[in-house]
Amino acid sequence: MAAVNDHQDIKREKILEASYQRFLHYGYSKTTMNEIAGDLSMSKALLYYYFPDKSQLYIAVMRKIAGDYLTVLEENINAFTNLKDAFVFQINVHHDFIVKNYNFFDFFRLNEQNLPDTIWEIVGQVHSAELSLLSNAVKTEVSRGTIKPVDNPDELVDLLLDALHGIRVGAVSQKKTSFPRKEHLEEIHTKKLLLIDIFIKGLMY
Amino acid sequence: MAAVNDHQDIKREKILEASYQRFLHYGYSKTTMNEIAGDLSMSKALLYYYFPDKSQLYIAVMRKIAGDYLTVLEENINAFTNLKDAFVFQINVHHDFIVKNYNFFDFFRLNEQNLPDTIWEIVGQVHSAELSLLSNAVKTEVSRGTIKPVDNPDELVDLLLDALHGIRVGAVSQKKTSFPRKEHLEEIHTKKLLLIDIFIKGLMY
DNA sequence: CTTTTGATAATTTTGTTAAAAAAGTCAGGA
DNA sequence: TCCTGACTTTTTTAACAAAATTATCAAAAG
Repeated sequence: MAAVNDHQDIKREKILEASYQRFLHYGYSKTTMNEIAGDLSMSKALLYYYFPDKSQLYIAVMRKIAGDYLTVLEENINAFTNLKDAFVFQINVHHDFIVKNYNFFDFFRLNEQNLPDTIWEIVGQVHSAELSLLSNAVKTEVSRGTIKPVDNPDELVDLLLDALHGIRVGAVSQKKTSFPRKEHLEEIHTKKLLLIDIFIKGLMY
Repeated sequence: MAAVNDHQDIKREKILEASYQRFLHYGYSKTTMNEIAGDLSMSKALLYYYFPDKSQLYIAVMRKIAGDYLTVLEENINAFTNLKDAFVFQINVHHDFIVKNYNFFDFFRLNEQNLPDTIWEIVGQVHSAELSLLSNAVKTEVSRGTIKPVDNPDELVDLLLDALHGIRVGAVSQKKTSFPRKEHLEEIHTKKLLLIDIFIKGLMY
């Protein structure tokens, strides 16, 4: 019984991996179930044995990479001895994640307003995980006594995340390019660091 | 000669006003030149006498409302005796502007990536005007001695504007609604105030 | 009983074309 | 110079067939 499930799980993993590569390189709408099946040398019907439909497959992949992302964050965020480094780490990891998976998220841009609820669930989960991690970092810093006590750490971190998102969006949209070029990456990064700097100073005594 | 130009200007103004109403209520693509002409009881051909084509007409309207927006800002931004109030004022005016003209900007959402250069010019002009106004406010505040000297006020204000933009976007996109509802307006406003508050504290001694 | 597939059904996308709507032009009138 | 009706050109829409893709299923394989 356990062996069977192991086998199933391995196969599911392989499907997820192949799907991820396709989605990443060609986007959601330009990858077909046939192609994914072909990559794995299996029949398309088998994909439907493991996943109910294409969007569910996509969502499963998304759940996986979101999990990986959070794992990196969770495993390292507590290693920093000051809040700023923790924030900077989060910025870097998040930014790398977005850049690396940019094409994967074309599904988002494509369906813009009416994404399936499951997607929003994942987004929400990631967000609250980030929130909780960074929120803890803030609390830790407060207990170190380097910044003033914070009424509502969650609200504060939420605010910061939104603001950082603005830096990304602003830098990209004003240059009227849909995707940040290498040169912008530096600019964005610099700006984010600057914001973090001011923000944290704003929290100090 | 002057009278003739006056007359022309008045007519152009009327056309701009009628066009604005149409664009505002029905968006760019669902407004026809015939309708605008009809509203003004003039022939469509006359519109083409005053404006080279539809997109130029749209751009002229945009230039006008952008000018009005900047005028409000310019005329009031110096009346405040502290930086925070100035920033808050900018937030409010900008937010009202976006909300009021939301439908007008469907042209942006529609053409997403490839907007005519002229549009970007206007956007750029508005942005640098805002930048310069707020930048001055920062300098004034520095000279008052309540905040630390700032290396590059423009860069700083640019950063803040991006961050504020993030608050707008974040609050809207995460609620998976394309347009802020009344309840969100308050939330966004509160968040912006909070950000401003921390940001300014971050600038203080 | 679980896993797999080929064949096939159902749905969505794409391409085509004709009609309708809208943009844009122009000769000429006031 | 300002304006118009009639006209041409371009764009959008609708309808529909063809093609591509998603999804199903009975039955084979292990």
